[in-house]
Amino acid sequence: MIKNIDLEILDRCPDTFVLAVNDTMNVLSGKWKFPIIASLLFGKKRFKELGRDVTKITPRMLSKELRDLEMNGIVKRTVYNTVPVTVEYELTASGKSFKKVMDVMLEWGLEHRKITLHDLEKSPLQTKAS
Amino acid sequence: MIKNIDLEILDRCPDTFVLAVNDTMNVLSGKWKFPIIASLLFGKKRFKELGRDVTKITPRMLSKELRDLEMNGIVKRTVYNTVPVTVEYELTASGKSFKKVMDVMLEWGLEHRKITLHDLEKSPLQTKAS
DNA sequence: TATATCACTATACTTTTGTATACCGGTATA
DNA sequence: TATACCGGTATACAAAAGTATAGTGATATA
Repeated sequence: MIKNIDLEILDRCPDTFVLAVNDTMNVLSGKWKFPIIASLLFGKKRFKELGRDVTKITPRMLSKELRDLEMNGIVKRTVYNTVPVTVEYELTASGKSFKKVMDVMLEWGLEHRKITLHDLEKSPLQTKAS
Repeated sequence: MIKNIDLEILDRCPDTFVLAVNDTMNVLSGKWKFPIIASLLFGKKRFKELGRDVTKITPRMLSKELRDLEMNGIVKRTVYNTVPVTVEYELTASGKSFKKVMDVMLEWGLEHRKITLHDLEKSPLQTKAS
């Protein structure tokens, strides 16, 4: 139960909290990190495999997002000494544990859709134009 | 344990899941929505109050983000018939329940910092330049 | 009379994020 | 010989997100 100490600590060291939340936001930021992590939850993948799995992503973005995730300690990149090289991406322990964040996001989203669409009974929620 | 039904359902209706997660992402997208919601968790606020609470935000962004949050059913806007007008913003039920998402984000972030900084024992995690 | 507050909006701009397209050297397959 | 795969990078551009600054009309305070 972190809940109970929340406010108590928040008064004393909000900086720690802000940094922690920023870390989480960095993992979620942008259009592609969520689907990439989701794909890697099914196991280690190679670059092109990810590219096929995460539909519509360009190699440029995939490369960049993987670099970000690696820098943030979410993904581990391993290069094998084959010819040509084999590169494998997999989630770190932290990356795997991020699933619990994704789970509540999904859970809340489903709940929210049910409640809100029923409540407002009108146009769909705001979405990005495709 | 959502875990067990996850994959089963994922195979059948992934669209629902994608939409739900998108909703959650919309609530988190951008620089300001998290702090705005966090502020509103302490109770209803007026426009300028929020502006003071959420440091460094410009009225333009505050206005825009509040409109987004309202459209997404997170915030309720009430105009009172005073002169000059009084406008109050408060979280909807969905908005309040969003706290559980924020809680795991915080929790995961703290955990991740502990593990990762200890693990890598090097430069800090990637952060935006100020 | 001058200044401040309320809840914003308008305009112009910069920065960040994402896309499109082509390309690299080396290897395996047809 | 031609093509495709591997794991990306280079360049140029478009779109989205965010900032800076000023201003609105009415009312209350000094």
